[in-house]
Amino acid sequence: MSQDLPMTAYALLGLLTFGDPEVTAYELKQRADSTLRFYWTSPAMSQVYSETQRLADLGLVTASGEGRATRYRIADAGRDALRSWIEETQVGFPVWKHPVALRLIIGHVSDPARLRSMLVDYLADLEETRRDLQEVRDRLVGADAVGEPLRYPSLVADWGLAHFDSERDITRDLLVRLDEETT
Amino acid sequence: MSQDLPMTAYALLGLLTFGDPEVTAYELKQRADSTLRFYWTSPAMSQVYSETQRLADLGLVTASGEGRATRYRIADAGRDALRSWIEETQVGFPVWKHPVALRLIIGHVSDPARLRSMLVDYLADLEETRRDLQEVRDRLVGADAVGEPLRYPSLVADWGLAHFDSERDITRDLLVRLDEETT
DNA sequence: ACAGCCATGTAACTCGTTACATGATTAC
DNA sequence: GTAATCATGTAACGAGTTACATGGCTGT
Repeated sequence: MSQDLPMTAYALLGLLTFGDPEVTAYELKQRADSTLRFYWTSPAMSQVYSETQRLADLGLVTASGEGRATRYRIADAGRDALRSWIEETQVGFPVWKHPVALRLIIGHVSDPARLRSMLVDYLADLEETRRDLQEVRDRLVGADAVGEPLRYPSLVADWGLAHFDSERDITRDLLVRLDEETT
Repeated sequence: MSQDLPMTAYALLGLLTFGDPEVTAYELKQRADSTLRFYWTSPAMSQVYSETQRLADLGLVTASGEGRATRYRIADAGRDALRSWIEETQVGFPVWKHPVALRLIIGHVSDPARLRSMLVDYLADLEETRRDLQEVRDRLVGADAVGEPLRYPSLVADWGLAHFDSERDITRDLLVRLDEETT
């Protein structure tokens, strides 16, 4: 039962459990961009194509080739695979790749002005991304009552918003400390 | 000048600018495990071997094969590459892969008890990782005065600690909300 | 009709991993 | 002296990317 698929495969299966049950790879990529990207990497378009094909080969989704594009729908076997993935596999600790922190660590080979502008830019990016997520979250309002499937995306969106807020606070604080030190 | 290397290469170059200037691949991996892993992925041992070799081929580090193992030291060209990487390349937004959030999003295909225990486990992992980072940070005390190279790792460690604290708070809050809903 | 974008794929390639092979060092 | 661990690599593989090719759709 525990077919060992890449995480992205499960992520895509998960996306297929929401909303219109029959979607093209393109639409699936859009779903990934609007939600998945905040907690995972949104897969490249090409990977969505190849991964959906694999899922179809394994019988975890059914492919129907009516129009020009293939449309996918999650199969019962897919739901089973998803459930057992959630319940049986080990969860693991979050990994992040933080290019700002990575550069700041070796701040001594750079100069304070560069570090400062890097953090300022990061603050702007943070704000923008937070706005995007807020929009996503706003669109869930009304469909996210307790018991609804979208309840959970809504909870996770709140999580993400809080995370971005915290990250903003920390970064601001860091800027203050840097400024104090260089004067 | 802007040789396009994988991020990991720059990360390793960065690690070579601290402490004992001449290290083996093994020791470099240890440095990565103790600091890098909190803000980036710590590369696999094998990748450290291959990446250091590439850096040597490019002349960014010098390899000296005295003992059994090859020892590496950052070269002037390496410092230049590192500097120009920090100052010229685009920084990009942090990416994280959050297996807990990913599973929670599709909470509707699981059951509340499983979700709950997943979050509880996550809290424990968070605490442990935070402890590890605190240890690393403690070891910096004394060598992290303003102006010292280790000043920046110290700042970034504080950043990480604050991040873990925030993540803990959010997760606790999430647990409360989940419990409220299921009763 | 044609310029530009939307959409569907395929191919080549790289990063980074796990698995494997092997040699040195230490503990008992 | 032998088991366990530390250390140094190599090889095979896989996930995920960018680049490429192509077809349909839309506005003017």
